[in-house]
Parts: sequence; C-alpha cells; structure tokens
Amino acid sequence: MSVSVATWNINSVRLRIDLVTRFLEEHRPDILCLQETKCQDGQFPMADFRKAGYEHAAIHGQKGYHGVAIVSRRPIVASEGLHFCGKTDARHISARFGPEAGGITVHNFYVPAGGDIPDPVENEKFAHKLSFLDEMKAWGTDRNPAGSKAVLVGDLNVAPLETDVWSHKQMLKVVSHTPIECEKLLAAQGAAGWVDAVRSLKPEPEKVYTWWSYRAADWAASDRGRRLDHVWVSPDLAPDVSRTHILRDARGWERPSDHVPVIVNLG
DNA sequence: ATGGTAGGACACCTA
Repeated sequence: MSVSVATWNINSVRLRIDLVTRFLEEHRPDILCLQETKCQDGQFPMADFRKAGYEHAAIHGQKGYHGVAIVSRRPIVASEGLHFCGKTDARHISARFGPEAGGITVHNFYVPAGGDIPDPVENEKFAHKLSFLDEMKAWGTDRNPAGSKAVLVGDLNVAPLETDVWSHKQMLKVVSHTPIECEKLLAAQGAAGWVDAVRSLKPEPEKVYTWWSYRAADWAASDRGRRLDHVWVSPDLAPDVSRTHILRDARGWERPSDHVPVIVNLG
C-alpha cells in the first residue's frame, strides 16, 4: 500500500485556490483535507480541483465560517459529515476510499479555536472547545474509528506537547496550550488508540510547528509557532508511516494561510 | 502590559 494524505487549514478555499492548486501540483498528495473552507457546498471551487486531477470530493461546508472538505485523486466509496456538541457547525467530514488508496478511512476535523480567555465559565467558546474534545473522545470509544486502516487529520487547535510550541512556559495560560486542553486532546487520542504520525518520525524534543500568527511583524524571524495541525493513524498503519513533511515554506507564499500543509506518506 | 492581522459578510463575528 502506498498513499499520501495532506491536511491544511486554508482560511478560505475560494480566496486561496491558486495556492491550493500550486501545492497540489508541486506535492501531488493522493488525498487533501482542508479546514476553514468558509463557503457553502455549491460555492466550493470543484472545477479547479478537477483541472488539477482531483476529481473526487466529500464536502461539508457552511456559510462564512468553518467548513471542511476532502479532495482526492482516488475514488471515494462513502462519506459522512458528523455534528458535535448539538450544533450545526461544519467541523467534521470523513471519507472511505477504495483499493486505489489502500481502503483507508480518513476523518477530517476542525476543532473550535476556543476564544482568548482559558476559562469555561467566563468564556463560552472555551467551554465549547472542551466539550468538543470530550465528545471526540466519546466518539473514539463508541465508534472505534481507529479499529483498522484509518487516519484522523485536521486543525485540532491544540499543541499538546511541550515542544509543540515556541515556549512551553510562556504558553501555559494561552488557549491552545493550557494543561486542560492538552490533557483532553491526548485523552481523545489515547482512548481510541491513535498514533501521532508526525511525532513517530520527529520525536521530542524537536520543535515542530504548523501555524504562525498573522499578527507577528516578522513570523519567520520571531518563529513563535505552534503545532495545531495533526495527523493520527490507526495502530495497524503506524509501521507504514514512511515520511512526514511540514511545508513551512507555504507560510511565506503570497497572501498565505496562517497554517501550512502537513503531508504524511504511508507505505 | 498591550496590541498586533486576516476573512466573510454587511454589523461584527470568528480566528
């Protein structure tokens, strides 16, 4: 089996479609998972993907906010978009692939960012994020999504390890690296048995980032990054993880997303 | 200690 899966929070797929097609031409992943597409399904720029050779798609969009999609060069056999926390937010889409892509199932998540104040009483958005992580864990226990040949990717909006942020100490009270979020994300990962594919090849203490704030005067010079985007694989696929690539260069492209693509090769 | 940027939609929300 040989299949490559990429994940990228694109921060508007319509605005940045030229960056996406550039990425697809240069890296040719079999499967690309997008978050923050920010458009309704009928507005998704499918023609551009088809032109680039990506004819298959599972889309779960909504107007203005959030939105996730899976596009692929390999046939999709079935797909499903789930809702969490009793909301209609478009934050999950999954696709099962045929033998051309090893028969894997891919789950694509966009976890709520959680606002600025790391207190669930004072900040409803942080409460939502914590509930979402709890529900992800329950979904992993009830549905056993990591049972076999499965991949979970996405903007999980948590940098769980000390070396997933530029300064563990200075980030302890910053949403995305507070202890409770890190615990809940690792609990969701562990309860289902997911293996962190990127860290299996780039173990701590190597610093790994996938996101740099738009607000930095010079993102590359200050390099205050966080690893918010993740690729997890089911235990049976863990030995097949042959390469992981974080496309830091994409942060320096013209009118970039604040996230960069993460690519994992299996087999 | 503070404010800094970006996108979508249309007043200000989300990130």
